[in-house]
Amino acid sequence: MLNLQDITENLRVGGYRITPIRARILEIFTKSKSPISATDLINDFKSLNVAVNKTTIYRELEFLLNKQLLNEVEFGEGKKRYELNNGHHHHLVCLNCRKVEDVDLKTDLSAEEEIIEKATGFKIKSHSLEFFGLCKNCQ
Amino acid sequence: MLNLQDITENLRVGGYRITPIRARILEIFTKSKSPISATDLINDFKSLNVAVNKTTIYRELEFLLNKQLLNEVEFGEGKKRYELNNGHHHHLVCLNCRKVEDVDLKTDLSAEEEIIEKATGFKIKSHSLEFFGLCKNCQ
DNA sequence: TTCGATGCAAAGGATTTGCAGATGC
DNA sequence: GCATCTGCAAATCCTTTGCATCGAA
Repeated sequence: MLNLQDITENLRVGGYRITPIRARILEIFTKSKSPISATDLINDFKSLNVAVNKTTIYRELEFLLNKQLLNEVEFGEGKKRYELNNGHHHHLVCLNCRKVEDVDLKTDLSAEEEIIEKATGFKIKSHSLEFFGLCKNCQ
Repeated sequence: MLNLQDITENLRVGGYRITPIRARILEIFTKSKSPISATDLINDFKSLNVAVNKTTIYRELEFLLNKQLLNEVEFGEGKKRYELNNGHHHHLVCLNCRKVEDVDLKTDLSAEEEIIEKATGFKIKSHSLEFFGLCKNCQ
């Protein structure tokens, strides 16, 4: 389980700097319960009256993605969202209010992946599964 | 199974017109084996030396989506792709050459959906499952 | 001091909007 | 003829790039 202390310590050891912006972005991700877009982050900083250039946000997301601290996910919104890379799980997306919840699957898809690999010759590296519907409030 | 004749006939009956552009777009979708983006379509028309405005393409995609003749899918490319709404299936995406294949799942996810609905209160309408990996040629 | 991090301006790609004009049926 | 379809220009939104500067360690 990724926590703020370990992440920052590992980055520091790796020769990367823990700047105020990076620290705050990591804090946001460790606290957030659902995936966040670049635009979300830009607005977060704006509402805190902290001046951060959007280029910095995009570069930071790319950096954390490369360090495998984040996952990239998409829900048909025309933009990407990111979440802390805290083990594999899937998403439940409300089509109305866009709320996103994590869900674990009872079904194990790795057996399915083997079947597909044999049938198609593909070498599967990962998968992504999203459920779309209406949350309790929006029904 | 959707075929070109039925689609055009139904649209005509519904009071919609079968213009040359619409006919050609429908033909492309009924022939294509993998999901197509707006940009793909724009380039298709360009390479055929047929002048079509991109606005028309986007509006046609929206129209066919509303008529439930197309599905919208996304593979983390920063753009949307569309495919003929021919029964439910999943996708196998090559991370290198971006080739996309359809796959059927042995596992039935509807039981899983019921479990999730009971646990979360969500009303699930649909799901989307993509496998990412390397195709035979790109390994 | 040094290399990683940041800002700024500009560009790029995907998509949308408003309005006027063209056309299938 | 008339509603539907199309084109054009412009705008919007998300994201990237180049270059100069700043600052954490």
